[in-house]
Amino acid sequence: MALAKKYDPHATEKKWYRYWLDGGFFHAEVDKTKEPFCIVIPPPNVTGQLHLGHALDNTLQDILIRWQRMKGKNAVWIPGTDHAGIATQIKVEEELAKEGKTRHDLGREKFLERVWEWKERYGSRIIEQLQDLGASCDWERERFTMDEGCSRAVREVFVSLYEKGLIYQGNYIINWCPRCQTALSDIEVEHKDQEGKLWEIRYPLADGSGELVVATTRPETMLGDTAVAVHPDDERYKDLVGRELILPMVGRRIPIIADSYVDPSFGTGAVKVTPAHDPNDFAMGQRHSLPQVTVIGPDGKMSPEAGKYAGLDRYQCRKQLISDLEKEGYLVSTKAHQHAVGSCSRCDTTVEPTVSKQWFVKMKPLAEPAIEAVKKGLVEFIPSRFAKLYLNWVENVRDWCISRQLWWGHRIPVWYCQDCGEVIVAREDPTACTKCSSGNIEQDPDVLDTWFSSALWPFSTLGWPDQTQELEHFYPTSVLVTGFDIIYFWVARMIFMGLEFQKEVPFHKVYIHGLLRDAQGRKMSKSLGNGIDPSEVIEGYGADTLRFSLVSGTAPGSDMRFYTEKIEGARNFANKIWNAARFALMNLEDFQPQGDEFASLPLELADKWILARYRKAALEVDRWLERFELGEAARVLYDFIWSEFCDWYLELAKPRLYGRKGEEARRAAQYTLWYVLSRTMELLHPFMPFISEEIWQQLPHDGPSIVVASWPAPPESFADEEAEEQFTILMDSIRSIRNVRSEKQVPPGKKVPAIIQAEQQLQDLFGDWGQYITELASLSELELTVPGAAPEKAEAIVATGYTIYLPLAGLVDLEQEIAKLEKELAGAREQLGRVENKLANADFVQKAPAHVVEREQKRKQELEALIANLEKRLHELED
RNA sequence: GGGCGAAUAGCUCAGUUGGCUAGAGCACCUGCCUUACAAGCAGGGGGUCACAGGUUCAAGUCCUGUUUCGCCCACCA
Repeated sequence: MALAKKYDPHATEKKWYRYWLDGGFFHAEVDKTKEPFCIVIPPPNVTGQLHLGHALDNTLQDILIRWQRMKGKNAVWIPGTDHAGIATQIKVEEELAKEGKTRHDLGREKFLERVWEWKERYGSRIIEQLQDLGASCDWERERFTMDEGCSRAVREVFVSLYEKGLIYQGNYIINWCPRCQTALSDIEVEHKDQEGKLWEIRYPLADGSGELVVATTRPETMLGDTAVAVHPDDERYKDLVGRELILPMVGRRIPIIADSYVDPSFGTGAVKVTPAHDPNDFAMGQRHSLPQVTVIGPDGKMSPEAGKYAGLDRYQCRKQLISDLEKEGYLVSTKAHQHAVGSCSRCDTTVEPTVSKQWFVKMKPLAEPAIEAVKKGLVEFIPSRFAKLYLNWVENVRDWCISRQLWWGHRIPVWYCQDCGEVIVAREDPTACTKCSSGNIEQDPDVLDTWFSSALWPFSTLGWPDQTQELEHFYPTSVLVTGFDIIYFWVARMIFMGLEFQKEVPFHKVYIHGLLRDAQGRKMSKSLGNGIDPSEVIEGYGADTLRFSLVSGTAPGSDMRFYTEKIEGARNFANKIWNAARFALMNLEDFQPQGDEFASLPLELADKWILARYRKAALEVDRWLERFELGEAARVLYDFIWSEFCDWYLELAKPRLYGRKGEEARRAAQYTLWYVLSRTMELLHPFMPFISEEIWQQLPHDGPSIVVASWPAPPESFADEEAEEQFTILMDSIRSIRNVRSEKQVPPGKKVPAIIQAEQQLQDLFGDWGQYITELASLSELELTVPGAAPEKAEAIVATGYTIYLPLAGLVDLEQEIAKLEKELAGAREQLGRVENKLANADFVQKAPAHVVEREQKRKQELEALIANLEKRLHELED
């Protein structure tokens, strides 16, 4: 069967993925005789489709897992999806809105049915996308954060933390999203600078003896003011502390308090205190036992406490209030002011800090071990600078608000007795009050923050709370691969939950990758419409191409631009590999390897060279992978395959493969070609799994699939520095002849003779392998002599230890050549000068490592030889 | 306000224990349909490695400062 000239990924990718699944190559049972290597997938949200960032994240994970699997580890990649509470609920609500309904129209039960339908639809779409990408997940172990097992883990953790006193319920100030109608944790709020205003408002003293001017960016909250604070050392206000003010428009008497939180240099130095709507004021309120007056309701509208403003939207109220204040003469000034405003990370609505009864996780006791673990290096961040980011957050973390006023999620396992008021926190759903035995109990309507269940992912996916073999063998997992944007949300929380419940970190390493950006360096986003859909890329170019374009140029922690030229580059690479394989297959039709034939076959210099280069490439790929430099590993493969294997080795193997040098020589070339190509496909497999399998399968091979082939471990015997050096000399001479031909515009098809005058030590090399020059530089004949007189009318290529003459009658331009040689000579002399200076420097010779000094000495000799050669040639020309 | 990152060829970026004669891809120029590949082959041009100091025998690489971008965190009303 003739293979197509152009590689068609579609013909192969589906076929092999099916084959891999059928063969069960991705499934791993616990095997205690092997070292475990486990990755748990960052579970994608079931909100919709995977984006390019997911494709990157999962390509990186797949490369690591395939590599470790080939290295013989007990490798398992556990896949799954996240229920993504608030995000998914918003999506389904949007879908309902199109039908003109809200979730309340359906009721909780019906609404949840709708969300489960959604989950089924998009969950399976995501799995398909991962499979299209080639992800070698163990699908038998697929999990969902709300499946039975994960839910049991959540329940166990909640109850256990409650029993330890680490979960509590209380009225505190939290971030409230008026659109989502739920509490949010601190990190779910995004702070953005906005152009706002700073209003100065006068508050008259109750006794009519004067006034105090306060500054605020949120005048509507003044309706809930219960004090005005000044700095205790502020001389301006010292006498006022303890006295009372009349709150304008409201008429309430409020005290003037002293608190060192106040910055005397900002505004007027007097701060209105609204404990119910500002976190700082809340804290001040606690310190001074101030009452809390909630004036903004859960829907963002003013509450009955707001008096005549009740019912107004918070912004309408602001407008109205300012106008009223102005009318009444309370407004002192209005200034432009830039300040940070918090908004809901899911819907972008400006959040309202408000006092509300919520459930919290007490962070201090959990954070301490999580800090220690990273400081001790039990969890290593790659790159390491992200450890600082992590520590900075964990060291300053506040208690975690975990209750959400949503329907989609893990229902809080707390029941309230309607008769005696008992709070029941239970692992199993209770039917009656534990205190008064009343059956009249009601479950807390709220659900848990999505990240509560994700925090348990590394052990809930391994079967916990059951003590499974998997948990014992695979926990702690080996590496977590993710973006820096969820270090706080997820990585940190997994670490403290893992430490609390497994007494061990959840993973040894965290490999952080950057963000994908568009060609202009902008973040890819839906609103900009500049995102690239991974499915479309796979559709158009194939998964291998997508993967390779994502991985090449990627470095830990740094963002990467992504654009079509990059995809095309990877596509071209795949095609190059494909054609090299086609060529190999055409010449290996009658070939079957018989054990290790390297010892018995007559290897040529080119064979020894490519084996030496292959060995180095394999070692480097492995070394880069060990260091999580996947981009560098990909580059090594690209360069080796394209610039060495294809450009040089295949070209030099041709005469032998075509049988022009006898059967034995042909066999040597075939064997080397087969060997290097097969091993190279194995090295490439983690990066481009499909094409490597397709080619590997067509070559003679052992085993059912490249997926379970052994990772190449090139023998020491392939190392051959001499062959590499010699081959470099031949490549240089070929390139110089091609250069001259090109400059002199000798038609590519035209063969020309050449004469090489070589020093003694190069005689053998050119004698044995001058044929390579003849072949690759299109020579008609090659004459080899010792240095001597120059032939008539020949263009010379002057090199170290040899000179190549090309008798190109009629094309030689004497002056041009002299000029060129003089330039070369000047350059060589300058370099020699530098080398001589170095070597004359006693400090250098003494302090630099021996191999560096040796190299300089060698270089000096080479330059001297080159200069002598150039001078000789110039003399000839000038005569 | 604090912290972090980046600045290298026209563009995008490599350059990981300091030893480079600074690389690649794309773009550009020249010539080629050479029986694996025109998604290709061969050749070529193009860089005072942001700036200023310092350490060192040696600095794109380490230190200090400056400039310009970018990101993260933060309760200054």
